[in-house]
Order: sequence, then C-alpha cells, then structure tokens
Amino acid sequence: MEGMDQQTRNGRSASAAEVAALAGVSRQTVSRVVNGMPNVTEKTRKRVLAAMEELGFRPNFAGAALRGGSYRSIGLCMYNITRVGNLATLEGIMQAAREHDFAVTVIEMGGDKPYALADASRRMVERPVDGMILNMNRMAPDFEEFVPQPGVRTVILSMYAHPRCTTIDSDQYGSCELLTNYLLEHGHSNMRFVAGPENSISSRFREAGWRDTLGRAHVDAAPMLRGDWSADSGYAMGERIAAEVLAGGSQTPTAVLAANDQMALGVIAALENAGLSVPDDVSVVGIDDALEGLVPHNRLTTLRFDLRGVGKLAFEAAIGESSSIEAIHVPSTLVERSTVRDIRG
Amino acid sequence: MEGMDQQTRNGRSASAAEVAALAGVSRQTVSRVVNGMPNVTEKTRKRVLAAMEELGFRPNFAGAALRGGSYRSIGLCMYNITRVGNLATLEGIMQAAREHDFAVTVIEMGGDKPYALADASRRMVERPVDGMILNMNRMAPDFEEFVPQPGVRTVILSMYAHPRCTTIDSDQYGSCELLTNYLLEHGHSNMRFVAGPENSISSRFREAGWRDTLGRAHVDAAPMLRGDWSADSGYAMGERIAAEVLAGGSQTPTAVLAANDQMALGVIAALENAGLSVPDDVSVVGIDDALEGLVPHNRLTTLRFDLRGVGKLAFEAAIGESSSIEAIHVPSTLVERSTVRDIRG
DNA sequence: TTTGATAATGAGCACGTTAACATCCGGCTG
DNA sequence: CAGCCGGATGTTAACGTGCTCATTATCAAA
Repeated sequence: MEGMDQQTRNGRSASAAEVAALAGVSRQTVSRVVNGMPNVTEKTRKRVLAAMEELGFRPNFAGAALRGGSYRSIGLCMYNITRVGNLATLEGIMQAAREHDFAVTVIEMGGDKPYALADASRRMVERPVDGMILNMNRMAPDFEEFVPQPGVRTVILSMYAHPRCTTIDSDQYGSCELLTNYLLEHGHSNMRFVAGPENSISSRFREAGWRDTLGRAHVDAAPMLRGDWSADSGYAMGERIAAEVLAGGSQTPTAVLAANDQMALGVIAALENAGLSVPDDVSVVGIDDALEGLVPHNRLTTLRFDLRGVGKLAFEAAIGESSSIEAIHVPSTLVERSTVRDIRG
Repeated sequence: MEGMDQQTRNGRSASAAEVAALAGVSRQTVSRVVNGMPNVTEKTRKRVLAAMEELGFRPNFAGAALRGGSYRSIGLCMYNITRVGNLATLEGIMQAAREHDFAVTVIEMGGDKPYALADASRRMVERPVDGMILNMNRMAPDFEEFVPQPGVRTVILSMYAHPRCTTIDSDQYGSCELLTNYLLEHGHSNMRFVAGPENSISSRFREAGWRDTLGRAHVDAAPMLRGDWSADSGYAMGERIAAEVLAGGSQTPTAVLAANDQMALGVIAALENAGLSVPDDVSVVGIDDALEGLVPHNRLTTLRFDLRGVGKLAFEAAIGESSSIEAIHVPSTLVERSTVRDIRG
C-alpha cells in the first residue's frame, strides 16, 4: 500500500520540488517544514506533511550538504576492528553518535603494517563526513608531521600528544601505575609483569607505567616476561612463574600483573595446574575487564577502561566547534574481585 | 609546508574551479583528470595534477553525489554491535567493502527492544549510501510487510526469507543439524542441548536444527536446558547434567551440545568440578569457535561460521545490479578438537 | 590549400537544498 | 483611508560536480 507511489522518476525518491508542487507551495516552504522552522502556518504545515507522506519524501542529503550544511556523519578509521579495545571504543563512539543522530562511516585500513595517518585522512575526507577519528594502535610512520585535512576536525586515538590534533586515549600508563601501587599496597613488593607484544603502543605504555611506579617506590623490577596478548602466551609465562615460586628463595614472586585479562587467565591456569593457589600462593591481576560472560565464575581482579567515555569524548571532539587542541587521558577504574590477597603484616 | 595553502576560502577545501583557474584550463578538464578519462594530453594532465597538489584539492563528495554518481558507500544497520557474531559479520562486510574501495556507514539502533525495519531503512536512506544491509537478530515487528526504500538495494541478515529483499545468514539450523549428526555418528544417542535465550532468533533455529535432526533419526530428545549465552548459565546447566550423569541409569547423557562456546565452556567447568572427565565421561561441543586466544589450551570441538563469507555476500548483494531476490544460507565448518570421544562399539 | 576526420577542450546545464532577500497580505495605528 | 508593521510565503542565487553538446586544434589525405 504505502510505497507504491514512490516509484516515480526512474528510481530516485521524490524531491522537495515535487512535494511543493503537490502541496501547492514553494520549495522553500517545504524546506521550512522539514527543518522545523517556526514561521509556517499550521494549515500549510499539515498540507506539506501530507504531501511528503504521499510521495514518501526523504530529504536528499547531498543537496543540503552541498549548500553548506552538515553531513551528520563522522568518519572513523580503524586499524584492526576486532581487537577487543577497539570494539568497545567503537561502541562508545556509536553510542555518542546515536545520541546526536549521527552516523559513523567506518574505513578499515588493511594489512599487517601500520598505516600513515595521511593516507587514512585522505581516504576519509573524500567521504561525506563532518569530522574524523583516526585510530592509531601501532605507531604511524608520519605521526609527528601529520597535517589534518583543512576544514575537517580530526581526532587521533593515541596516548601521544599531537601538535595539530586533539588526541584521546584511555590512560594506559596510569592504569599500570594504579595496579602496581595496588599490589604494592597489599604487600606484594615482588611481582612479575607479563607484557603484551613489543609492537603495540598500549603494551609499551602499560609496561612503562609498571616500571616507573616500581622505580618511584624504590623497588627493583624483576625481568619482564613477554606475551602476545593470548591466553596461551600467558600460560607459558605462568609456567615459568610457577617454577620460580616452587623453587622458593628470597626473590619468590607473590603477585603477577598481566597486561591483559586473557594472559592473566592463562597465568592463573598455569599456576593452578602446577598445584599453586590463586590468590593464596600468588595474586594475579589483569587489565581490560574483558571476560564478562566469557568464562564461568569470573573472579579476576582487573581494571576497567572507560572505553565508552573515550568514544564519547572522541566523538564530541570530532564534531565540536572548539578548535582547541588537547591531549586527553581518560582514567580507568579498579575492579576488585578475588584474585588478590593482602599479605601485609 | 604542504597544507599551508589549503586554508583558503574560510576552511572549505579548494574546488575544481580553483584548480582549473590555477592550471589555466576549464573545470571539465580537471574533472577528466580526476576521473581518469583517457582524452587528456599528458602535458595538460601534469599541469592539472600540479595545481591539485598545490591547492590540496579533494573532490567534493556532495557535488558528485548530487549529480547522480555512486556514493561508494553502503549502509549497515545493526541492532547490537558488540554481539560476537555481529562483529565478525561487520568485519566481513568491511573487508569486502575495502576490496571494492567502499566505505561502510554504520547506524546502531538503540535500546533493548527490537526495532522496525522500516525505521532503520528510513534513517539509513537519508544518508549517502548505494545500498543497505539491515541486521535483524531479534524478530522485527514489521518483517513480513516491510517494503524497502525505492532505488536502494536492501539486504536483510536473517534466516527467514523475505518477499522483497535478499536475505543472508549463516545456516543456524544446518549448524545444529551437522553437530547433532556428528554426535550421533560417534555413538551419542543420549545428548543434552543447552539452548540460548528464547528471544534470540539464532537460538530458535539452533534448537530446531537439533530437535528435528533427532526426530529424523528417531531418537527421543531429552528436555532442553535453557541458558542465556553466558558461561555462568552454561555452568549452571552443567551442574544439572553432572548430577544426571552421577545418578546413572539408562537415560544418562553421554554428550552435551551447547548453543554457543561460552556456555560449552561453562558446562565443561561444571562437569570437571563435579569430578567428571571431558571427553572420557561426557563429550561436549559448542558453536561459534569464539574462544581463539581467549582461553588457554582451547580444545573445544565446535563449529565455525563463515561470517566473513556472510559479510562478503551481503555486501555484494547490496551493491549488485541483479535485482533477483534470494534467501542465502551460508554453511559452516566443523572444527574438531578434543572434547568429543567416539563411544561406538 | 582545402577538406574531412579525430582528438582535445570548453561552455552550459542539471542535480536538491537553503540562506538571503523580496513580496504579499491582514490588521492596526494615526 | 494612507501608511506601516510583522508574519507568512515566494524568488533567486549559490554550493561543486559530471554529463551532453559545441567548439577548437591537430593532422592526414585529397
């Protein structure tokens, strides 16, 4: 029933001019009705709305955009969309977009190698977007000298500040600072750190947060263990730690800080397989709080990033009028469960 | 250095007309160079390219679109982007899009309640998209009578066929048919099924696949157990199953088919906590193959959907010229690991 | 040289919308 | 009743591009 009249003009949907003709008014009046301008008689408005309904009119965005309006859309360039953190950030961005009735145009940069921000920016600006968010989870080769496209506000998801763009990220460094202090406060002056892969920026900042915090507390850092984010790599490191614990001695670790939850899970499995108890023998903390619903009886003490907050801030910075350039680090929250024991006194 | 000249005309980037003026040619010649038309002298082309470079020219999208060209973008309307399967599908769509140099414009439909396809379609068609893909993972109230927007090819991600739109989905029904037969062939004529939540369409098809297959094999189906996709709900059901096994009797289950991997994980944990061995006492299979890297020593026999394939097909259907309407069910692959034991003979 | 053919280039229009300006009309004041 | 005011409505121009058609330049053949 509805929709039968819409097949006019070889597949194109009706224009404002046709609505105007049907309603017996001018295009401008139709425009006013569509945009909710105040100065239209109720009678006229009704007539126009009826005509719009009859023709199935949807405003053509290109005309409006061409005239100088907004596309009501922002661009998002992602390097690897499946990565857990990216997904949550995407969700935050989309939620903010929904609240503003914006769409998100996503471009994924392919391949295994890091991409130049200039390439991403160039590809994106050809699309109808009002602003853009560039995700950088590996070091872009042109980060320092990157110049954003004129007229399009550009936000970079990065821990590093940038001279020309607002940057936003979860405070990766602060997260490990917080967790390290948390463990120290619970009496764990001998801890092990299981890092993520070397080429990950997040991983680097997490490691630095851990190392610096120990330094500030004048505690020697044991050699770092290197994982690759996967539970299996965590398991392998957990086996080494278990051996250390079972060997005993003054350097025996009492806690493990894993750079993500999956590796923490692997560490716990390895420790328990070796006959050790978590947290009675060894305390373990992870980062991300990514296990919700995924494993039974999730009891991992971990750290939750406010990724929705990151997404929201990124979105707002991308569409904001303010041209100020900031470097925003969004703080995270400790999620205390039951894999850490207080061993003071 | 580069980019300094771009700040002309109050923030707008240069137009083809300005490039033409600088190069001393007409707009049309610029257009030809941009679009790679053949009939331009090499000398002219070079001059134009130099001018483009100098002004930082990017073709204005709206102008081209208004004139009637392609947007090189498809719309994707998602109900809940975080759901594991949706994400993988998104990835498949984006990969296909990248291969065609398309962008994907994503709109997320909010809230907890299912949305009408008409609403999604209406919101999407206001955007610059050449086609659209609507994700339906709960039953849309207007599925039957939905009429797609004229002139925009519309694909629905759904197991149900639709009279006016091509529909595509992983073969949820067939997946459980395959797994059930697999268990039967290994001698497990007494199995339990742990279903997903009732309001999920996938869950309903998975259940039907299991039930019908048992029926065709003339095997009585034990009462279904209802979970909610989470590992904890799987654990709870696993406890019940463990109790049944320990009680013994002719109806003792020898295998469990869980409607997703997380619940399977919970079932295994509960069985092992009860002192039972997987697969020596009970075999367990899941669906999704979603545990990669997430848990240590993943050994779950499960089923992998070709979600990238689904995304690819959906994308191609959305931009395809063919106006034929199909209902495509993409088959899945068994991933044999070590949680199923052959108990024949 | 002239003619015709072919390739390169230019001019003009159309796409759908909205901001700015112009006009119209009813009612009110002086 | 003239003049004016203000709200409703109409008119015009402009946004940047690509298609169609017209024009010009180039070159070979007559």
